[in-house]
Order: sequence, then C-alpha cells, then structure tokens
Amino acid sequence: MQEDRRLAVLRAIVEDYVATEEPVGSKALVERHGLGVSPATVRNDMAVLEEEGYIAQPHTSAGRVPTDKGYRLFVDRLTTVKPLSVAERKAISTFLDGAVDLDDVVQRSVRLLSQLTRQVAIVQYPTLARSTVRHVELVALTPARVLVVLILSTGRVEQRVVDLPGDLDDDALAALRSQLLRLAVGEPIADAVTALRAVLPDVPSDAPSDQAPADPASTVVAAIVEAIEDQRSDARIAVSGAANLARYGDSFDSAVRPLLEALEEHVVLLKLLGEASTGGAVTVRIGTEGPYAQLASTSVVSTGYGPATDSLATLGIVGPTRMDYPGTIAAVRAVARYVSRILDEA
Amino acid sequence: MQEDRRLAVLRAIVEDYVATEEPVGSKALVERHGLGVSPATVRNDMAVLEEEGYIAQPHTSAGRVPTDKGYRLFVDRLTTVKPLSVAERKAISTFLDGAVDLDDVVQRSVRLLSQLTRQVAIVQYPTLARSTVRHVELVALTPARVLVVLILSTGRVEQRVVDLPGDLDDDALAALRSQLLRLAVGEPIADAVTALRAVLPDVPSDAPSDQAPADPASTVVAAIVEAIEDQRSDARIAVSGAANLARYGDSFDSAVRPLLEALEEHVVLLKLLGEASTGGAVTVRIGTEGPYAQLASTSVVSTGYGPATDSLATLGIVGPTRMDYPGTIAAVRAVARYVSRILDEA
DNA sequence: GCCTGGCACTCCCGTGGGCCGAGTGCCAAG
DNA sequence: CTTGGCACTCGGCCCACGGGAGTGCCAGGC
Repeated sequence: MQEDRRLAVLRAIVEDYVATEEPVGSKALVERHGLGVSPATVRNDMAVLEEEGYIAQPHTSAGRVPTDKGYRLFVDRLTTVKPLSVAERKAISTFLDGAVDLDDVVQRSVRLLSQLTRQVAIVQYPTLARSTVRHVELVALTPARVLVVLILSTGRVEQRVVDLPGDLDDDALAALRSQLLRLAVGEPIADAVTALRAVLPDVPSDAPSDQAPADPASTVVAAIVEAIEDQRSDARIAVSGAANLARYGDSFDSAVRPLLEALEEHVVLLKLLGEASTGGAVTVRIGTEGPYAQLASTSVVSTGYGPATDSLATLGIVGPTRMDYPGTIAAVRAVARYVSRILDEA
Repeated sequence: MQEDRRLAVLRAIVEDYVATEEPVGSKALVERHGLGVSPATVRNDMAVLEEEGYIAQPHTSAGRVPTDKGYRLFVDRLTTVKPLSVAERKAISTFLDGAVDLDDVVQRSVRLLSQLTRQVAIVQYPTLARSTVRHVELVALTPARVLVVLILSTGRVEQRVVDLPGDLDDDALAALRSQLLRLAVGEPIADAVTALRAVLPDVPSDAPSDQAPADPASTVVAAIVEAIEDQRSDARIAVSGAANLARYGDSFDSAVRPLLEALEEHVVLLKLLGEASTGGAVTVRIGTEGPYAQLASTSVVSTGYGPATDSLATLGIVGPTRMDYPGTIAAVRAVARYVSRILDEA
C-alpha cells in the first residue's frame, strides 16, 4: 500500500509541477491533494522516489521536479484518459468539416491541433505509398509544350509542364492520353510506374531527366514517372503554433532556440514523428529518449492517421517535457480519429 | 558642411548600432569611423541630431540609439546600394532554378530569402486576379460524383470533388466539358465567372452552396465558380526563418512574442506586406510607421514581384528595427527580380 | 564661428554581504 | 509505519557601493 501512495505522490508531483512550473514541496503537496498523510510521510516517499530516479531536486533544499523517467511512469501507468469536453469535440468537427480538399484538411488539422494543445503541432501530408492513380490529363499549351496533371486517390494533384523534343498534334496527344489512362488509372502508384516503364522501354530507369529521350511521348511519360517518384519519397509537413513557444518563459536558449531551428528542418521533424508510427496508439517520446540532444527538454506526442486502420501518415505535437500529457494525448488522438474519418469519406 | 558631417554621424551611429546592438558613444564613433574630428565635436552634432529627433538616449549618460525617424532618414538618404556578392547571386540562381512548379518556386524563394537576410521571410503566392483559365477537366469518379480540376495560367491547379444531385453519363459529361472549355479557356478569371454565370442563369449569384441547384450540370458550374471565387480572394503566403527570431536575444517578450503571434495570423502578414506594394521599388516600413502597436520594434522590407512589370504578389521580410537595411533591401530586390524572371519564363 | 581639450556630473551595472524563507533530512515518540 | 519537532542548507531578494562609460558645458585656440 505504501507503493500505491508513492505513485500517488509521483502523480501529484507531476500534476502540480505541470500546473505551476515550480519545484513542488511536501507541504504544498498534502495541502493541494487530499493525501491524508503528513508532510513528513510524503518526504519519506519523495526520498524513495528520488532514490529510484523518478524525481530530482534542482538544488538542495528545493522542491522536487519529475525526471524523464518520472514522466514516463506517469504517462504509462498513472494517466487516466481525460475525455475532451463537448465544446472541444464540437470545435473539432466544425473546424474540420469545412475543408474543401486534402491540403485544406491538413492545414486545418494542424491549426486546430495547435490550438487545442497550445503546443507546436505538426501534421504530415498523407504519403502516396498506398494511393492509386485516379486520372491523368494532358493539356497542350503549345504544340511542343504539354501540361501534365496527375490526380491521385488521396486527392493530391501534381502538375508538370513538359517541354517536348518535337511537336505532338492533338490526335497524338489524345492517343497518348487514352493509353496512359488505360495503363495507369486505378493502379497503385508503384504498379503504375512499372507499367509505364514497361510500355515505353526507352525511358531510362535512372538519370530520368538528364538525357531526355528523343520521342515526345516518352518525354511525357518520363515526366509522369518523375512526378510520381518525386512525390513518393515526398515528406511534406505542415507546422503551426510556433507562437505557443512564447509561453516557455524561462529557458529560452536551452529549449526554444533549438526547437525553432528544428521546426525549420522538416527532415528532423519527420524523423521525430516517424519513430512513433507504430500501430494506432498514441506514442509519447519524452525528453532525452530521442536522438536529439538539443531537444532534451521537449517531448513529442504523435500518432498515425489515415483511412481505415492502417496509417498513411503521422501527426502530433512537440512541446516542453513539462506538459499536460493526458489532455494532449486526448487531443492528438481525437484529431487523428476525426481526420481519418474525413479521409475515409472523401 | 556641418550638415554633411551630421548626416555622416547619423549614418555611423546606425551602422555601429546595427553591428553591436549597443548604444554608441562619441568616442567609439570617431575611433571606428575616420571622421577626422574630436569626440567633443561629435557630441555637439549628436545633441543636434537628438534635438531633431533622429537619435535618442536610452537613459542619461548612455550612448545614442537611432529612432525610427533616424532609420527612416538613413534608409531614404544615406543608404548606398550594397550589391550582392557573387556567391550570393550564384546561390540565388542555383537555389531557384531547380523549382518544378509554382508552389515549389514560392517555397524555395521564401527559404532562400530567409537565409540570405537571416530574418523571417514572407512570400505571397501570386494572386489570381490577372490570371486566365488554361484548362478545365472533369473526371467522373462515380456517376454521381465528379472531380473538377481547374488549371490557371499562373500554374495553379485547383480541384474540387462535387456530389451531384443526379447522375451524369459520360456523353453528358463530355458535352459539359467541351462547353466549359469553349466558354472559359483563355479568359481572365473574372470574365470566365461572368460567362459561366450567364450561360447557366439558375446558378444563384449569392448563397452559392446552401441551396444547391437541382441540375447536375449547374452543380458542376457552381463548384467551378465557387472554386474561382475562393481562390480570387485567396491570400496564401509562405513563411520561413522563424528560427532567426532566436537571435533577438534580449527583448523577447516585447519583440519576439507578438511577432510570433503575427506570423500565425496570415491576415496580418498580408496587410503588412500589402501596404507596401506600390510600383516596383522596395518599400521599407520602420517600427511604429505601421498600424500594429505590438510590432513597434519591427520593420518590414517588401516589394512586389511578378512577370513583366506589374506585380502579381508581394514578398519581403520582417525583422527587428535594428537591421542591416542596405543588405536586406538588396537581397529582397534580387530575389524578387529572380522570381519574376522565372515566372516570366514559365 | 567652429572645433577642441578639460572637467564635473549622472547614472547604469556588476559585485558582495546579509537576511529570509521554503524545504529538507533526521530523530524520537506514538 | 506515521508523525511532529528541529536544526540545517541554500537560492533569491534587497541594498549599498564603486567603477566606468558617456554626457554637457565651458573656456581657449584657429
């Protein structure tokens, strides 16, 4: 039973520290939470917790602060799911239901998430790996210039302007168009690429743009393949809520600066999010658990999202280790679910 | 001639203050710049400059700091254009030449600009006001569901998924498609909207989406009109370089926080940029010259860009009043010119 | 008339000492 | 195992003080 109380003490320390941003002492603890024991008892418990590495003192004769390990235990075992308020649920639906296309969904989501959590939100655009080709359109701008438009099942539209090595009249263009449609529409993009390459073997599989093939049709196909390949490895993300960093108050240099720098480096963000995308659960990476020493005092809360069960992409938030984990986890999960549902419908 | 020296003193004060971020005193001035007079003389000049409102003392017996009015004079009359280095020019061209489409151009530009100036860069996407409709494409997803793709001369592609009130078979779709092409292609978007509305008078001019017309074809047209209207007032912008705010060092609350907040409010940014777009010159708004009291210690350097001479949109940077104006102005101008050229070619 | 060296004055800022209080660890008793 | 008591520690705050950078003014020189 002592064990139980010790955990309750840890939970109380985390909650108070998150709320006040100040080391919490034994007296304040028994006052604010109805622990039913004296401060001295709590002190004994705190000594044990410190021994075990869950809390620490910034300096002698100061209150205690949770360590990364303490937050970890709190998140894993002491967190009761905090359901979102009705107002929050309503905000999510009204905010996201107005979206007109995929980009809009992503942009609204990231904004919403940053407002709900008051943290920096990150949403990865759905990857194209599992999407299929919905339509291919060719538009002649001039006889020797074609606009290629590629429409994918996720709603993404890619366009390229292609300069041809020779002219292509309307009939030839129409023929090429219907051939492309026959080959690619409905296919997963990986298969589409294979099919296109097979039909037009003079498209070099490497060096796609350097040594352009002489044939106009091949040039067009090469452009399509290139556009798909570009997008496949694509890793676009949306970020919102940098203003929330202003609330960090202290520890500007140690926490805000590296984070601001990381936010510009989308590659880094993707890595942060990416490590998390296991299954449908919300993942929490706390402080130094990650590979970036500079982000030692920040945590990442993320989860996958996407239509049906398998996840197309990842979304989440980055914030100070000292954050409201239950509320944040709930918000991240709720937004991910809602976005997934929207993508399912579209 | 005294007048000339006084201006030289002002210039020296601005340059030193920008470089050191510390109030500059008379002695340091004569040492660092070869003014050829004694500190006492400079003090007299500074007294006059202070009288006239160009410089100020943070407190008695401290050095002088330029006022907004001082920066203004510096920018208007004391700035000699600082040509970019060869390396910088080369960086611009290699950085921007790889762009594949319009979005890419904008994103590369904003990134480049933030790196060149080490400030927060803002690039507005080209407005559609002057663009023409290049192509309209309809794709049947199901018999009662059509994907509308709208391609504009600026290279922007808009798509909408439209749920029809009834089915539309392939022939009807093809007919509608060719009708749309005939009506809209090549027209400026304003004219296209008018033409579309005229041909299908049962498209309500207000309440475009609430009371959907019963006719499938009209529904499609309504969607196109709506998409155009949405985009016309569109005000998308790209922002980059928030990490540069970390260099503000001091004055975090007073300067960085409101700016971070403003960066999230794209409407505010547009207003900031928008006020500037007169002619082809680079505009500088210094400190309190703008309408936002919170941004009193920030300046905006912006200019229009676009193909040919008239400007489609605006780009620029936001930074502390204390910035390297000559270098920043040169960078903004150079990027704007380069982007304009690229848009011209496309 | 303007520049210059000298001089007294002002005020910011960094430093060091002392006090206070929150919080702890330990101990002996219940 | 819990509790009240007690001595101890140490960071933060206040304040006084001195150094130094910079100014304004004045009288003399060109």
